[in-house]
Amino acid sequence: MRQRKEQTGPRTTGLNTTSMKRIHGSIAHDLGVDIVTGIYKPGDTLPGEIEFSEQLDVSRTAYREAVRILSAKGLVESRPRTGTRVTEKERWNLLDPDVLAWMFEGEPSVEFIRDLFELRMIIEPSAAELAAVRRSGADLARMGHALEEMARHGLATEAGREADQLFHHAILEASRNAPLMTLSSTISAAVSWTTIFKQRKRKLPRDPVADHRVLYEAIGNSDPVAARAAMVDLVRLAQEDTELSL
Amino acid sequence: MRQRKEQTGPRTTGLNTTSMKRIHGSIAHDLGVDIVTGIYKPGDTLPGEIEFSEQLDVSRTAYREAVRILSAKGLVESRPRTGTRVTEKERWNLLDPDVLAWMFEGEPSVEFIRDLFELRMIIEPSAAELAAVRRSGADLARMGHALEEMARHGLATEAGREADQLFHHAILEASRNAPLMTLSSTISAAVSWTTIFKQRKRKLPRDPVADHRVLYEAIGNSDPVAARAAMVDLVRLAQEDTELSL
DNA sequence: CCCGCCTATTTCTCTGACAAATCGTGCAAT
DNA sequence: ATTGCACGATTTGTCAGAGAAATAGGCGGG
Repeated sequence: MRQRKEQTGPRTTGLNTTSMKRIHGSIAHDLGVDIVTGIYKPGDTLPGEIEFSEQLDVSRTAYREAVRILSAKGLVESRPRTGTRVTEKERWNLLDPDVLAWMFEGEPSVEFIRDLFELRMIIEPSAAELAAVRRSGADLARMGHALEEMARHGLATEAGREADQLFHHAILEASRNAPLMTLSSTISAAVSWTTIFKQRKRKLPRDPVADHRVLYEAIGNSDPVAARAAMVDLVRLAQEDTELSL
Repeated sequence: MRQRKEQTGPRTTGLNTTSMKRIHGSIAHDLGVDIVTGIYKPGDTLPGEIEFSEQLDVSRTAYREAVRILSAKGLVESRPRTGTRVTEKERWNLLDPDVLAWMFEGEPSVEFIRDLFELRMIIEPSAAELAAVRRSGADLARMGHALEEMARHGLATEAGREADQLFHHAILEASRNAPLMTLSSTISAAVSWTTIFKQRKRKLPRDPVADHRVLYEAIGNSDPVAARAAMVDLVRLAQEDTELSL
């Protein structure tokens, strides 16, 4: 009887890219979570293929394909005789969407979340700046539509957060920089998980939709300086909304 | 007789993370290159498992593990009945070290290289700024050592470029931001390949080691503003050294 | 025209076997 | 005592074949 690790529960974000519908996928998921949450530490040896497959009643094939996935993301390294070892943290592809998602299935450290906000504060204002210069009318229309949705539902709702994601995504597309897009969409997804799990009540209630509108107008006016400033405000606000107890 | 795709030649950078010593690794490499260079386009279906394995005389197992690797990097998606399809470019993990390396086995487009420099110009100055605030004595010692090596060998030599990489790596470590590290080390590697393949003669000869020293001193003085400025200079210089015919 | 069943195709999983790589050991030569 | 080398044990890597599961597309009934 198959006896895989119990599922981690209802903390599903719906943003996972690796489908877990297949066995190799769920093994990769479970092992990946165990690695990034520190149950397996760098240098540790994963169970051998025979051992693992017999204990969990899956085939070596499925386990091996899972290890390939982890290896592709830099989490492990396999060699004959020594087995499959967890690699040093510096080698991990921390910006891989799956790795990041696995991080957030545990309780990411305060330092890591701080790092992500820091990175976001570096990336997104520049993206907004580029978007203000390069955006097309179609980009602007998408942002406007997302803005309407945010206004209609409010940022506290699921639909509102979705519209927020769409808004940011439109900005990134408008930046016309492919690597920047993949990077920033990953980061904003991670940050949104942070928001979901660690959000606290805002001390000074302020209209976040209005803040987004400021950014929208700056981009519409092709004003990169204002766009950067508006994005800085947005990110700072989000950061202040998160319990980090710095 | 095994009859894999002919190797792409002597353009080895020595920075590849995925070992190609195994069959599944070289299949993933070859297919990955074919995908990112556009031989297979988004929406195209990769050869079926039976077909591929028979034509190239490898086992289905090896081919499947290769596809797992590509799938983990967001390049393809497999489903029963429809086969394995190349995904849209937006889904590719462009910042995965392997994907980036595969890009540079072809002739990356001018736009893509421009994007990378743009990203580097966004990331590295901020990293230098953080490093100026957070660096330890050990960090500084490493940078100093790398600087000496650069001065001894000159930036035109292999050893010099290696020291340059070390210098930048030390700065990133000093920034104390893990995601930033993985990102920036990837980017600088990519940019260094660009430099190798597309470098042109500098019009106004200028001492690059001296420019690095300015950055080093700024970080030593814990002066984030000067550090940012120095890094901006360095990146701009590198960009001007690259044939982009903007 | 729409909905559910059926079928063909493809990936997915499993099994068992052998090949290849590599680390450690122990022996031999210096 | 140290160095070098062959060898054996262990683990991953590769292969072949069979069946299970999923799914797109066609077919038929309502």
